[in-house]
Amino acid sequence: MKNYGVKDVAKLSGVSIRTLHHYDKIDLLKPFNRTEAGYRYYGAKELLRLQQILFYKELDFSLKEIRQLLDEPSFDRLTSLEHHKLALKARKKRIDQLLSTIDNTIYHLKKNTIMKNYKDLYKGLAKEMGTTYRKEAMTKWGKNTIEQSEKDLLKLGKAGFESLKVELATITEELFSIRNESPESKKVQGLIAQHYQIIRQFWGTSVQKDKQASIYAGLGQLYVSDDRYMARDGEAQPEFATFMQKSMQYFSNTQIG
Amino acid sequence: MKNYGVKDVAKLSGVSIRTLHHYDKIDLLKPFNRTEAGYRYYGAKELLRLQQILFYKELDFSLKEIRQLLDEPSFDRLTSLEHHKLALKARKKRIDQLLSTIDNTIYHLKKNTIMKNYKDLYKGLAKEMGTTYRKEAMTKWGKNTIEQSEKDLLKLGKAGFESLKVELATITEELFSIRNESPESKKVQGLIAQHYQIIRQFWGTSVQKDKQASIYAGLGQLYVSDDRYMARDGEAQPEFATFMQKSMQYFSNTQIG
DNA sequence: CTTGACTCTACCCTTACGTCATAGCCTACC
DNA sequence: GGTAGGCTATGACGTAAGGGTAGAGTCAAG
Repeated sequence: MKNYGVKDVAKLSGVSIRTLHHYDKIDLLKPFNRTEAGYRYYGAKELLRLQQILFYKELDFSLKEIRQLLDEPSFDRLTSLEHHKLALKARKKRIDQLLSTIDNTIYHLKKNTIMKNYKDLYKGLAKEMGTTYRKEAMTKWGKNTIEQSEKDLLKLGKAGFESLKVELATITEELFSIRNESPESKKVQGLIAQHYQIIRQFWGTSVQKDKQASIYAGLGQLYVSDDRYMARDGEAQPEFATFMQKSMQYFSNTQIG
Repeated sequence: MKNYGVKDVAKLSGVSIRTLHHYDKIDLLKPFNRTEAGYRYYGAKELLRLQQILFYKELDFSLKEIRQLLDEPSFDRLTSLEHHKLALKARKKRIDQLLSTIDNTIYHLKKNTIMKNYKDLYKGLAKEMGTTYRKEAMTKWGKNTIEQSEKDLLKLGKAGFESLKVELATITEELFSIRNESPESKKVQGLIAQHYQIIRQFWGTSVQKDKQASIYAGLGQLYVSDDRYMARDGEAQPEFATFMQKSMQYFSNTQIG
């Protein structure tokens, strides 16, 4: 009949002595006996219980759950494992979403010059074509993007460009008017879909299809960090910025992605 | 210039008032101003900062990290996002492992009769073939499994069965002698591989290939919950049980899975 | 002026221990 | 027998991100 002191158990199992103290205090793992001085001694049974504990702990069960699993025979291991499995799956799904969002964001940060591109377009880039602006932009975001962009705009023609601007303004206005609706509602998402179509015409062929979802989502984030919405004056509409961000994010996740 | 009280901000953003207090205390989000009575009032700028906070929080950044991201312009958003992405990927991988282990365990629990099967085999099932044992076993784990198992064993012949038992005993002895090595070491894993091959011969065709990894891993867990190892007497070898469990688990994860 | 709704600060609680601080215990060596 | 060094025990505080609550002050309406 072997006896193991705290240090032995710690070494054998890999947990810290403090952890053993803790498990003792919360009645998860009691030592086999205690000396008068209070020293803890464990037997083989306790070692094996510890193994079980560690097994379930690795599965991310809480200590409270583990105690129930081990102590209450009525506790249905199978059901709680199935239950736990569902929880883990949910966590995995969430992480996948996070990864996707993070990729969007990274892409957005990397290409924030392209976002600038869009902003400038929206402000009337066409007028400046062929002047000083061009040189600056070229060094900023590379020759090809610019040239493609310009070609697209030229194809559009001045009239076409202006009419797109009007469309965009109109749809934005409509969105503004329903900014209190849920971003995920059909009403909002319908308008967002139109918004997206217009933006795509601005992009022309300069944005590859597989990137459009990311960029569109990033565009939403842009509203929130845009100075025009940040200013603390009467015109600022932070709620609208947030609304647009959420709506566009949701759209790109559910419709484009 | 709009002012939002705590309740307004809470409603607009979806966080609790308590959370706003908290963010104030840790200097993550300070109100625009405070009245003499201490009431907090936020402006549009703060609302947008809160949006940013929530954005990063959704990505599972800690509040401390978020504060750095937002307050220190030197802080490289891109790098920390990439970094964070790696962490998330690691978490995902871990969850995948947990799911796999949990599946193993569930399978093991469901089929614990099959485990019993193995134990009985190991104890000398062959002798009892065709007697009372047979009826009992049939109701326990179904006709097909039994019959297949028996056929396999018969094919093996008494001599073959005994020789397998010797092989198993030998290899188990060897494993016992190196139970202080790391379960993941090549030395151990090499012997475990042989152990696995022997077990497979016991299984014959009665265990499908795609289930072998799960069952083998479950078999490891069996050592730990086996009464023979649980007894608190001089013969008990809990460390060996643990060792076998870990080694077999690792093997099934890396070699068979 | 009172009522009811709102807000403030401050403190304790949660998980699963890590990290001390302080004190008692045990054994070996002199 | 005394003591040094190593081991152990208890207790308290800290961690992250707030939840919950008490007790007290504040505000606007009737």
